[in-house]
Amino acid sequence: MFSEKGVDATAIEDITERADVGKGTFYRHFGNKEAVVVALSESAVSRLIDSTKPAKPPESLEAALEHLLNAHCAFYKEHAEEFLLLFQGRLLLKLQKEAADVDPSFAGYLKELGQHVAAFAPQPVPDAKIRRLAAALAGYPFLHFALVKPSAAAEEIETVVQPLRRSIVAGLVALLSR
Amino acid sequence: MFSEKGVDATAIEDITERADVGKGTFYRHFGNKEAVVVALSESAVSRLIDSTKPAKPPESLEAALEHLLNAHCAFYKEHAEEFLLLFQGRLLLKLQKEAADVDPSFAGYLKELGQHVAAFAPQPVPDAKIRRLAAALAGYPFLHFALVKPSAAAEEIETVVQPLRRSIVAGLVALLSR
DNA sequence: TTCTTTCTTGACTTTTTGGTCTTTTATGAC
DNA sequence: GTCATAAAAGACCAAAAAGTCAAGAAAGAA
Repeated sequence: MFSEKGVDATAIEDITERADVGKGTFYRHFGNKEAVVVALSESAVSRLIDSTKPAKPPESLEAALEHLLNAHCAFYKEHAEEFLLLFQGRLLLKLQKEAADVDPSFAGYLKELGQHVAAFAPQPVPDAKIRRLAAALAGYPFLHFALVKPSAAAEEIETVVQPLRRSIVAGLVALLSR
Repeated sequence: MFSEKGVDATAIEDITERADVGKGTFYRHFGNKEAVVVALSESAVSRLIDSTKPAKPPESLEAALEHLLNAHCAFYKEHAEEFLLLFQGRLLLKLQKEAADVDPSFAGYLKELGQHVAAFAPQPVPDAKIRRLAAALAGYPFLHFALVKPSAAAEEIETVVQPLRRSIVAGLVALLSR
């Protein structure tokens, strides 16, 4: 319902009606609507983090970044609504600004991203750069699926998307090693 | 206020208080909150459209697309909050799906985009492709400003962003002339 | 200045929503 | 089968938000 009509526009009664439970039951599980959002976000973030875990450790920063981009794209493909719920609204803007007030579940995600690239960075990567990496990872799937249909043939996808991904990786490498 | 705390979280009284007018005055101008959103969107869309008008007609589809990308990026840079208000939430998702229910002010924007590329297309471009062009234009600024700070030197921006823009243009050309 | 018309105000009513609490129903131990 | 404990339900209350309207202020014409 959150991705259908938005979090704020969804009333608790909407939720309990669709879930076919009484209101009391809802409040037995969640203190308020925000708690539901947090639970959903945590679940989505944890699955997103899981899906970024590489099968074998990457050889280079480029490989690590490419893997991250692909993982986010795959997650978007499978769970577009949840992805949007996460990165929706002002979060993308916040990520680019200095805003330090990202919610806790997201802080864990940023930390995880930091670990993906830490091995290849000469010195610890500052938080601001990790946030911009996150913004790029959030923005990439939109571009990706604007250029190629999810249903397109694998080869066609690669020919169109490879240059795009390469240029983003190159930009991120420049950002992270600057 | 909408971009500060979100549309739904903003009460009419919040608006009238900050505008320092009575509630009755508000309802003399707008039927409800949604009408304000529509008015703001229309204003933003019309300015965005204006800013996409090229000084001289482009020579090629590539040039036209590059111009559009740059214009959207510039608009985002100047009016990030409004840009986000427009493309926020589920619109990006809608653009990629078959969803035909975009609001009227946005329909005008899509039509305008169609005219930018019409001259270079062999046959009329289907709406679905225009929508994907719009999704790419909406997504691009996020990538752009993730890779380079708005305050960065012009040369640095170009070296990082040019490959990115090129690959997007190439992808869009493939999409539109397929 | 005075009268008419239009605009503005904010107290008031209504509607919606969040959150509570008692009653009822299910579960499981003995 | 009975009792104790936990869970579910939804009527209920309270707060907040939307929306109305009669009284007063401002503007303009004569």
